[in-house]
Amino acid sequence: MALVIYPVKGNATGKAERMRVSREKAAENRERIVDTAARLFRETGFDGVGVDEIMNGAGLTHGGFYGHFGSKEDLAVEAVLRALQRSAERQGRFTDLGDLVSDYLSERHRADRANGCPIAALGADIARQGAGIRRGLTAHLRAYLNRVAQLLRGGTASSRRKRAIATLAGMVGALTLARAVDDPTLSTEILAAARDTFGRSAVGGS
Amino acid sequence: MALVIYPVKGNATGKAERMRVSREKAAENRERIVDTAARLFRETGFDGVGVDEIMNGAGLTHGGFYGHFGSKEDLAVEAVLRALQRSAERQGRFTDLGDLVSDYLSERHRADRANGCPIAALGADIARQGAGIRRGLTAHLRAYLNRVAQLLRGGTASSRRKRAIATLAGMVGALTLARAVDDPTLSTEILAAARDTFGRSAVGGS
DNA sequence: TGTACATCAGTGAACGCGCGTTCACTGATGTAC
DNA sequence: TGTACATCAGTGAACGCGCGTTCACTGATGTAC
Repeated sequence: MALVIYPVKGNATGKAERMRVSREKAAENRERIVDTAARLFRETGFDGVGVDEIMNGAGLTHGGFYGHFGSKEDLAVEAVLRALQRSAERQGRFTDLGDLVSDYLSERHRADRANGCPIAALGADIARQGAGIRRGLTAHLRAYLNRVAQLLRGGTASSRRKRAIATLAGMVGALTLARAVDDPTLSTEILAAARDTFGRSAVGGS
Repeated sequence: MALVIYPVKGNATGKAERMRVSREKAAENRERIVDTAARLFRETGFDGVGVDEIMNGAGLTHGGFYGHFGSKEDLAVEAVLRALQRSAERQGRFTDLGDLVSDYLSERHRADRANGCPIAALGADIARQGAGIRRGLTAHLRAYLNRVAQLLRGGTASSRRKRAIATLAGMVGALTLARAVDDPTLSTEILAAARDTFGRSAVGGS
């Protein structure tokens, strides 16, 4: 319904009105479903959005869902992996730790849960999810830690790794707190303090 | 049913079997419902547990729920506030920042979501909840920040506040990551690195 | 290249279960005398 | 202190809605010739 501007031709029995798109289109539709789910899940959580809403968001109707996925849970796995990948792509563009941290702890990111870091958006939920999601997240996190360790300066490799962990934890925690808090002033203060602390290579500089 | 060891006397129509406890007992029951909900919500999320399960966990049946609370949402507010309070009580016992951080980032805490920090257990969910929960969390967080700032040594008051924010963010983030990750070794490494980094007053020491 | 038929992506109705919520009922507690 | 009655905490059945999933059907796409 969402994409149809003029009433499509119906029939007397109210049966299906538009169907059998090309394989190419079908593949595009599948991608769109995953992208839509990746956004909606981050926005309202796994239980906060239904198959119907996801399909509508992708410009389709709910009935076609099981032609693409075995279950909502299966889609959730793909959607989180997709979100992690997009998140990694964005962060991969930065060559300076301060820039990366500033972007992560920006007010834009705080406001845009739907397109932001899935760990901060779904964090506690992910820990309760099935093996597929957690495995993917673990792999992503390892890569992420390596990347942050690369951007850190000074100290031994083991010190850089430790600081990379602390930095990442600080980023995820600060964004979570900034979003949970009621008061915009406090929220902004949290972001600023964390940017300042974790944006330098100085964290836990031992 | 849970608390009845021997079959209680029933009647031919299968109607209610045990009822009208004293007011004192009723007040105790209400407390028990809140405590049970506080545990179960942290364990499986707001949507992961039903009114029925909560009431059974408190040794009652679901029908009596609405004599105590207006809705499941109302209970959620009370349960989170209760969890925040218990969490604050536990942390209030520490007079040394390192001890507080070590306790928060312990493997015990990682395993025991049900009785642990509600921010780490429900973090992202809380940001999506109603005003009541978020207001309570904000007040709790302010108090918590003051407490951590007190335990920090050195620097100006403004520096201590900034470090308190970074420390808290690091704690919440590290626990969230340690729980989300699939690999026990990595999880333990995260906890250890964060303990080491945030357990000293050195974080972002500027 | 054109034609006949098979395939199958998508539709919309329907199913069924879980869960939040309501309700009639019970009988011990609490109260009035 | 004892008795009669009212109150009301808790019970278990039932309601109703939302949502994940299934299914018969459609007709354009894809394929065989």
